[in-house]
Amino acid sequence: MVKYQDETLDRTFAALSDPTRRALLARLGEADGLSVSELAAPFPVSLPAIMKHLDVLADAGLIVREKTGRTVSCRLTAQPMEQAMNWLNRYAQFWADNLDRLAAFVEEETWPTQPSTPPNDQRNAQASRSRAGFAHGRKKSTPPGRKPSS
Amino acid sequence: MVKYQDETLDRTFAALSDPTRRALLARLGEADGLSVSELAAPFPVSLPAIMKHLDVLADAGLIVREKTGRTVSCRLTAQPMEQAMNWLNRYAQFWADNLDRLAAFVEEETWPTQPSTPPNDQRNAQASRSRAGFAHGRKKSTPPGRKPSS
DNA sequence: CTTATACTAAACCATATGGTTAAGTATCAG
DNA sequence: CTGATACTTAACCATATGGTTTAGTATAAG
Repeated sequence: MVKYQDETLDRTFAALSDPTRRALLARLGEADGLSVSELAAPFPVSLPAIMKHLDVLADAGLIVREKTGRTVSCRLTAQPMEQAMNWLNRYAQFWADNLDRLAAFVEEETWPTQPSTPPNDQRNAQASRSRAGFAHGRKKSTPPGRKPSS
Repeated sequence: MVKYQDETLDRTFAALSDPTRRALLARLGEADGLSVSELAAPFPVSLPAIMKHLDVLADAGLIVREKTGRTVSCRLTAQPMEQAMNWLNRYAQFWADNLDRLAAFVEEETWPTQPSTPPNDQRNAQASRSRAGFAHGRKKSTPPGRKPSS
């Protein structure tokens, strides 16, 4: 029961450790539901390579793919991220001692660059909408409509 | 300039993708400055294996090692985590649309289990001190005095 | 000096990762 | 039916990862 979560965390972090995969997620963040080939277009690697990355992302539960006709569209999912977040959050506490700079850092907007750089696609510095907080003003106002988890 | 950060992010996430390494960080979180052998003790793998893990962690900048006599003590560092946090935070925004459950989740305390499970050490369900938030009420004002459980 | 302790280094191994090219399969267009 | 499009599978390759055992080196203790 705990083991499963652990493995999910493994796969989540592992999936995030590749820049191409982070870039894929980034693209989906900008435009969810892109097809595999649309998704692959900006990258300098072969389609099969992208396919494998998508496999990894799907395996980690970070995306889902659904086929419609001959095209497959990919959408983001977030459950695994919660766990990753939680893990990091937990350690933020430990480290807050030595550097409460961390809290400030995240609280502010200190993003010198974009989160990921699609290998060729160099049109950057656009998505930095900053506002790093994700748990700021809004509380748990809207009860999660899906997957009550509690 | 961006590239370096990117690679740091790679290494950070990659380092976090292994349960043994997360457990090592967890132990350092509980008791910073442990020696290599103290650190290795609870694990069922050989010392050299742990050494390699420590290499990875050090390489990712998550820990530093300093030798005193014949013992080497390891301490946590956090800069890389900031980036990882930032990255995740960034995507929390994207996803907040579909599920602002995420925000609630992190805001609340929803930690069913501890973040990492040292392979042998199976005493679970204890560390859930909850309070997942690290960017709550406090701005960059109050320097958190260890585990700001307020 | 000798020995135990604490760590490091080296050589090796199995499997995973990230990529390739080439050859499918399935659907849509003409 | 024919062919293009969209994706998938297969086979292969180089390198990385996570582990092992064995053999060091350096410092502390006896």
